[in-house]
Amino acid sequence: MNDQYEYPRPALTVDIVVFALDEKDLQVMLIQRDIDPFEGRWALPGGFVRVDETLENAARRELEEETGLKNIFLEQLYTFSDQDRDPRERVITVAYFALVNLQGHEVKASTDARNAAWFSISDLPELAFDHDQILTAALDRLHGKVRYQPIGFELLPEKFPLRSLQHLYEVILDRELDKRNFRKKILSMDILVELNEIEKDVAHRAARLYRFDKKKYDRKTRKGFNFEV
Amino acid sequence: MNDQYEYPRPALTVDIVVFALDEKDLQVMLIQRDIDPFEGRWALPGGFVRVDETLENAARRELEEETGLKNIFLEQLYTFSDQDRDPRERVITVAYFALVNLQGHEVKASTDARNAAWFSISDLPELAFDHDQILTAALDRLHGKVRYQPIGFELLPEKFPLRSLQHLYEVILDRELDKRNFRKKILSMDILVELNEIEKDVAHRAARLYRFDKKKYDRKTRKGFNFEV
DNA sequence: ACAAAAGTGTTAAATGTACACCCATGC
DNA sequence: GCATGGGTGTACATTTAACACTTTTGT
Repeated sequence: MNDQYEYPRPALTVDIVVFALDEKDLQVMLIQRDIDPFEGRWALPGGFVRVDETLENAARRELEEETGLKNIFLEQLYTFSDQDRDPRERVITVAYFALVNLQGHEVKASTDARNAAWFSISDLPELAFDHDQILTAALDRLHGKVRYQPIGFELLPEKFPLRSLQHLYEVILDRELDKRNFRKKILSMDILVELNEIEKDVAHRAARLYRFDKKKYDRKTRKGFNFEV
Repeated sequence: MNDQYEYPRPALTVDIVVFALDEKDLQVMLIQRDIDPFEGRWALPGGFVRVDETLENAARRELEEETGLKNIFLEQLYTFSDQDRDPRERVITVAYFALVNLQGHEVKASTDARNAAWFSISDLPELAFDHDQILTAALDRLHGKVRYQPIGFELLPEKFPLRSLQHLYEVILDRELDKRNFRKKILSMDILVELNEIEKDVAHRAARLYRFDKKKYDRKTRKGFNFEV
């Protein structure tokens, strides 16, 4: 191994792709840059990693500073290292992928004179740096993972009707699912708790609410159970 | 985003987990360290990233310098950033995961007065740094991916009997597979080419050889085909 | 002729898929 | 009473799982 002092070091940042779900569509959180390069352009939340924090801590710190979001589902996505991805100098970025439920987390409208806002996946502005590439990688990960890991629940409030869960998969997988088959499959997994509560303020018969039982899921997983939608 | 010059930068390395398969077991390539820290201890091949190369290039360069391996299957695994993973100073490492077939790639026995050698997964020495953790992550990735992506072929020579392919899955998934069902399933995918060649120098009936047809696989994948063992 | 591994089909069980109507509620 | 979505079962097709013997070849 070569001695580390021989070489200049690339700069290191984190960027976070935060997804949420509204009635229609997948949403991504973007912030508007207030400094060069790409001043005024929309970008993923993120920033430079300090020498005394882990990458995950850096991601959580930047997210909270820039958007107010905290205590959310976060996992590492990929590290991007193209030579010219930042016009200033060599910057390597570790991208994270986050899921949040819109109801539970209010986003501060503006921080540090910078705007943070949700954008629908199907109506995005042009992004700064290579952030479109990072976003694409995050979408691929979401598509690939949502069917085999119970991460979809992170996009819903704690209590939800089965209809919302089905809608979530329909939006993310971009195909319609059969209502009866979907319910049969999900309920037969035996990882949801049926609550004695129903939806409120709907203009029709109110649906029963369910909760994801993480403990039960973990127990079953240890015994060989595999989640699959 | 904060200005990057405010903060000292962590050092950045790459480490590579190279897997191969022999008749019995999965193997990993390790090198014996010739400098402190952990002098004499076995470690994953890797080293510091230069400011003018991508991470993947750094990984390929280090691999070739330290083990002689080149042109092999390589994909990014995960970036490790625990504060105390290197006793000298803050070092963040981007781990890569590689697959190679033993027959096709001779490893130079020793480079830079350093030993490189294959170790069986079930008989590993104590490793330097947090390399056992990185190795575990690589094994998890291999387990998780081998069933859904045709990466197993990277561990075999170009031409192989079905028996070898089955053996590969049995070793990696750590369970026995039914010979008839396995053949039926693999052949029904229609991604192998049956060659007019048979094994040589075996002390029993020689098996027919097959080749993975990547082009056909890619074509089928674009049309919605999903590989699964 | 024997040892060793190659190669091959059928059946039963489990899972997935397609499909339509009545029910409860709010307005 | 009507509009809206909630909730439910069955039949058929497909996929998976279990299982044993004959063939080929080298020694």
